[in-house]
Amino acid sequence: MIYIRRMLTRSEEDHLKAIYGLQQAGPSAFTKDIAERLSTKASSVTDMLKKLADKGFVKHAPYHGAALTPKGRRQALMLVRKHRLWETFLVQRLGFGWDEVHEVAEQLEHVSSEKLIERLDDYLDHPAYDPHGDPIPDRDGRLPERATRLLADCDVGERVRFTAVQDGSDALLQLLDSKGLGIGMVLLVRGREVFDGSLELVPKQGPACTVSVQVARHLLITPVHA
Amino acid sequence: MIYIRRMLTRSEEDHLKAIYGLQQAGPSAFTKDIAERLSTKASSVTDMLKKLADKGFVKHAPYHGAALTPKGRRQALMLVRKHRLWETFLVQRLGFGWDEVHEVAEQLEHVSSEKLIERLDDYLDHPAYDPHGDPIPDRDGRLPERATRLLADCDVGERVRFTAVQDGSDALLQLLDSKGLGIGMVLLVRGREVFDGSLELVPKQGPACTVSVQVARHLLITPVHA
DNA sequence: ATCATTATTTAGGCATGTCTAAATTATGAT
DNA sequence: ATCATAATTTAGACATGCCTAAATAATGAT
Repeated sequence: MIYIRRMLTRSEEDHLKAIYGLQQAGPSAFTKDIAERLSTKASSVTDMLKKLADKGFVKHAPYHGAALTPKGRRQALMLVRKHRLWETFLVQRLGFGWDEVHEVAEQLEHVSSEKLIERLDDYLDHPAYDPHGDPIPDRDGRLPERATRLLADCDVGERVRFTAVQDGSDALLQLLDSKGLGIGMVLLVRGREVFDGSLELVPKQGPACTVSVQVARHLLITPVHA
Repeated sequence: MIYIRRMLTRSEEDHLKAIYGLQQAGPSAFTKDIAERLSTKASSVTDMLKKLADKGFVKHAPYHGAALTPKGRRQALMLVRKHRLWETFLVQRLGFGWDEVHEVAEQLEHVSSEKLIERLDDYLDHPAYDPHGDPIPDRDGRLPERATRLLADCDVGERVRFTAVQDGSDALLQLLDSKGLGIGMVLLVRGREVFDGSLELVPKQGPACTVSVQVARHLLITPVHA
């Protein structure tokens, strides 16, 4: 039995990723939502869904949306992996801002080389989260635990890793920058102001700072066991 | 007057680069040679030449080959720049071997982001030569002086930069690796064996070594003034 | 249950980039 | 100068991925 590795086109990859993204919110992805994500028309999406279904990446229930097959999900996770690793590279190594990387990563993720992506992963020290705090699947498609707790709900004395920003406006991102807070940092919750509940934080490296409850409600964390 | 930046397709870019490559050897590039480089057919190349001529990148003299216009050359130089910078990145940062990078760089060079390529150039410290010793155009398309002198012709006491390998077989590349010699290294020619003319070399960093005349005749260098 | 509305699919068309086969042009040997 | 040969271009076809417009299916309000 010979398996021919069939290269996916850029457009096919884009569709898989869009479906994956939409399935984070629900069990299946609807044609019009896919079309909107990709800035195309619904009829074009239908065509592509048929093709992807033929190739076994997608289960297409006409008029009722599409869902990834296990094979399709694997493919999508690899794309997400590539996208987020490149974003990490752009920010951590090339000094891009959080907000400048998406478009470029969108192109880089379609470069196809197993070796390249594994070397990049090594070079970046196997990051678990990208610069936006989104989890990076490992080479087998496993996702690290997603952050679900809010910094605002932490107790004094807890040690946590700041892993994501929820609904972050540019203003919020800039505020965090100005306080020296960045994704991936380990923080000790040193204290809590009685009057307004604001939190006193001590980063593992860098100066201590204070954030308001309003801000802390946008910051997702995972506990650090150590 | 509004200039619309017209994005080139991947195929258009490939053709420009092929023509550029062939023009290194002669004044114009012939249809069949372009076709051979790109693994397509001559008729496909003709179509593309007409298109590129319409867009002003190429001067096409039917039956007599094609030549880049200044605009086409600028475009081609930027592609060469991207290709060689990515090759440098793959080898110097990700630990790829000299011989493994071409195909991947071929994909990466088509990623379009002015900022990306300038940041990459900064990150790599503005290398003048890629891992094969080929010159990297700067952001304005200027090429560093190409190495023309052979190490074999150097005098004792000269300080030179090893910039390229001419007609390098895999065996030769491996021999160089084993002696710790790599593209870009600055070498002092410390001595010369009277009996067989072999050269004693002292790298700026790393252990001294000796290479035979046969080997030295394949190594291109540029003088280092310092 | 019907119907207006919305989502989706189908049908048919178009641009791109490739191909094969046929026609045309250039070239070098005689 | 002619002609066989090689290179090139032209003509016509096809797959891909997109579009618009029309037909069809699902949905929710009445």
